Amino acid sequence: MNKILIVEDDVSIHSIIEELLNKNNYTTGNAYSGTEALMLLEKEKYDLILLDLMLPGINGEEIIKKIKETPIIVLSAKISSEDKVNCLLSGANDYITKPFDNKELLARIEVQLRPKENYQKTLKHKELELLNDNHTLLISNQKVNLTKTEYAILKQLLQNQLQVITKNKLLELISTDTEDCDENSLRVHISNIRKKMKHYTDQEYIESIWGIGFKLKD
Amino acid sequence: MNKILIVEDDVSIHSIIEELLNKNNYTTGNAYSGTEALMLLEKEKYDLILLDLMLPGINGEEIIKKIKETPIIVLSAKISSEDKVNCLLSGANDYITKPFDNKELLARIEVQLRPKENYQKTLKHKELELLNDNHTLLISNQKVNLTKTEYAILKQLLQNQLQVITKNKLLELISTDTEDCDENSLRVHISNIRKKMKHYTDQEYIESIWGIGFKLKD
DNA sequence: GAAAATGGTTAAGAATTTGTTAAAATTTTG
DNA sequence: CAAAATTTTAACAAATTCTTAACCATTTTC
Repeated sequence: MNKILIVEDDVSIHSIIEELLNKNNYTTGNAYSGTEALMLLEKEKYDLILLDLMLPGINGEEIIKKIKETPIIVLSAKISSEDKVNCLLSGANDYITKPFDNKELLARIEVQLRPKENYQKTLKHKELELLNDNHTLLISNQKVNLTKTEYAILKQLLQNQLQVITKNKLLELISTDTEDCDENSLRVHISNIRKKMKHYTDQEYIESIWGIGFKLKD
Repeated sequence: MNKILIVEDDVSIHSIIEELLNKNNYTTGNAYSGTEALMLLEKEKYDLILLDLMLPGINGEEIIKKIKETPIIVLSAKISSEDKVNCLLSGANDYITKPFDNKELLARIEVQLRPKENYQKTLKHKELELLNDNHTLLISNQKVNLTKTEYAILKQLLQNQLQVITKNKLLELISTDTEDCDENSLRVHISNIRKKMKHYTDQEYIESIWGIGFKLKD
């Protein structure tokens, strides 16, 4: 589930947004000032930030410049073109003026959370090719049947070839709901994937990063 | 230089946009209908598409759905929230209503062309390079395997290159909870990091500040 | 300069994490 | 609703990492 940080000092607007997001299956974090937002961002990773501009303390643009890793949608009552341009060029990804339409906000949030490019294209890595039919992997063009979760795990790994995917991230894919789902289960899935691959190739493709998670071997 | 495809049937608007983009150092491609746009996209790769909705022939949304690999900014006279939402959920990346402000258009174009986050965001210091998403350290581009805590310690040091990091601060990273965790343990970790580095470089990178903590050497 | 305190290194074993297997529980399918 | 497939749980072995402890070096204090 995606986590969104709401940065808004007006308590009533804040709770309206929070409710809207929660209803639509987003987890929310709450900050009522710029400094609070920055603190929260140090502790936890968010997938998106909704940022009001007129905040107590730090100026909105300053905050935008400090945040590099998380996409930002500015939510502001300032409608001037100049404000928009400044924010967008400082690093914001979108700018919505208040009052905003709920559905448009939700749509623009989805745009930001949408995985870049990797749409329909089959994912490839060396001998591996993951078809987008949810259960087939090709190894050197030989079909390998995968279960739903095995497919989901490989998809995540192939989508981010260079990165380590944390165990928690992968657990999100597996566990339908529960937070405290078992890592053990993930280990079994990985083991099963490896076993299946072994029939078709000598190469090891999944590398364990001790204490962190897994990644594709370079 | 970035190449932008303008899809707009109104000739005068089309040329205004074209001129604006050219002035701002973009190369442009020109399509006056949806089918023409799709044809051009097959032949050539564009970095961005500016798409008018009311086109002869194919409907705008249809085009959006067919284009998967290139980001799209919709430029439309339709101001209804419903139109916006439809386009955005179909795959458009932004939606600007006509008449639009030139500077805002340019800013929103920049947002789309901006490299998608620095995935491989790295912390650098002289020969050292800590790959954030990879949990690896490079010394003069050679991979060095680090354990979780070794990585955490180096990350802390590299994040605050000039400052001294207190032993207590570093202990926080190591010890899961306990306050009274052993400083000895930290010493061992530092020692291990130094030992690992020694294989790849003659330089000492971690400096001990007596009684206080550690810092990176200038 | 000697005693006390802090820092550095090493090696062993304690603790944690990972890999594998098989069986139980659950979900999907016919 | 029964059979088949999939996922989870449990148990144990293997691998890796962390902490402890001992010992020596260096710096500070008196």
